[in-house]
Amino acid sequence: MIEHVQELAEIFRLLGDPSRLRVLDQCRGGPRAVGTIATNTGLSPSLVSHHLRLLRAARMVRAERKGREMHYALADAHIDRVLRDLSDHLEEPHDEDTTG
Amino acid sequence: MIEHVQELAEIFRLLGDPSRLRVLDQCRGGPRAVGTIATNTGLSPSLVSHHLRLLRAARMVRAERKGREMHYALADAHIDRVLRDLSDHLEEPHDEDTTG
DNA sequence: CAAATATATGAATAGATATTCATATATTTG
DNA sequence: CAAATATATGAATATCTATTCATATATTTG
Repeated sequence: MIEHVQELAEIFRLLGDPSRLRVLDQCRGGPRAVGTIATNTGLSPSLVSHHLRLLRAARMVRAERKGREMHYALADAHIDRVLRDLSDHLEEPHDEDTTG
Repeated sequence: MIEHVQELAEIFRLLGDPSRLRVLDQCRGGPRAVGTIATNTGLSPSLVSHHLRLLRAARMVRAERKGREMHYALADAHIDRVLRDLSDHLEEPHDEDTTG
């Protein structure tokens, strides 16, 4: 893994913003238009577009034009799996910290 | 997933820094002392400690004292799985972007 | 207790980044 | 082509964050 730290961190950094994470989440159920994502998330179209640009540059989403709309979807299944793994993590019971 | 966006993003944000990711990577093979991690990563003990503090606050690592050393290890297997999923992602062949 | 070693913490700061606003670039339709 | 709709882009900025340096807090040992 050490070999990929830079790229890995880059991807995680992109996942690390709540707004952008919501945008990405919207791309999970198949291609969605920018405007639709904006509406569903309550973010401005401009901001959604900015975020999608970054996600796309990192190959985390794919874009395809449909008429005058741009539709974005997850690039592959790995991201989806990552999201689910961490959701599990959050639901897991955790001990109190007794070491401090 | 939407329910956990805030917490999810928080975890991803912590994974999104190369130095911190290296620190976390060091915690994968069982408990390791701060000084060891500093040596192995080339980061200052102070910086390693700062990063571990954040990782610990997010319950991503656990600490236990061993003599005068503090040993840190991954808190659970989910993080490890996340790291591996994304490593796969990076190794996957990708098409050229034909939509732009 | 004092000295030495290992971590932790706090303040300061240089650099990054999310968001907004204004504007530009497609695409469709008349 | 002009108007309307959907995205994209660039600049500006307020906020955040990684890193460093100085200092404090354990823990062991003499």
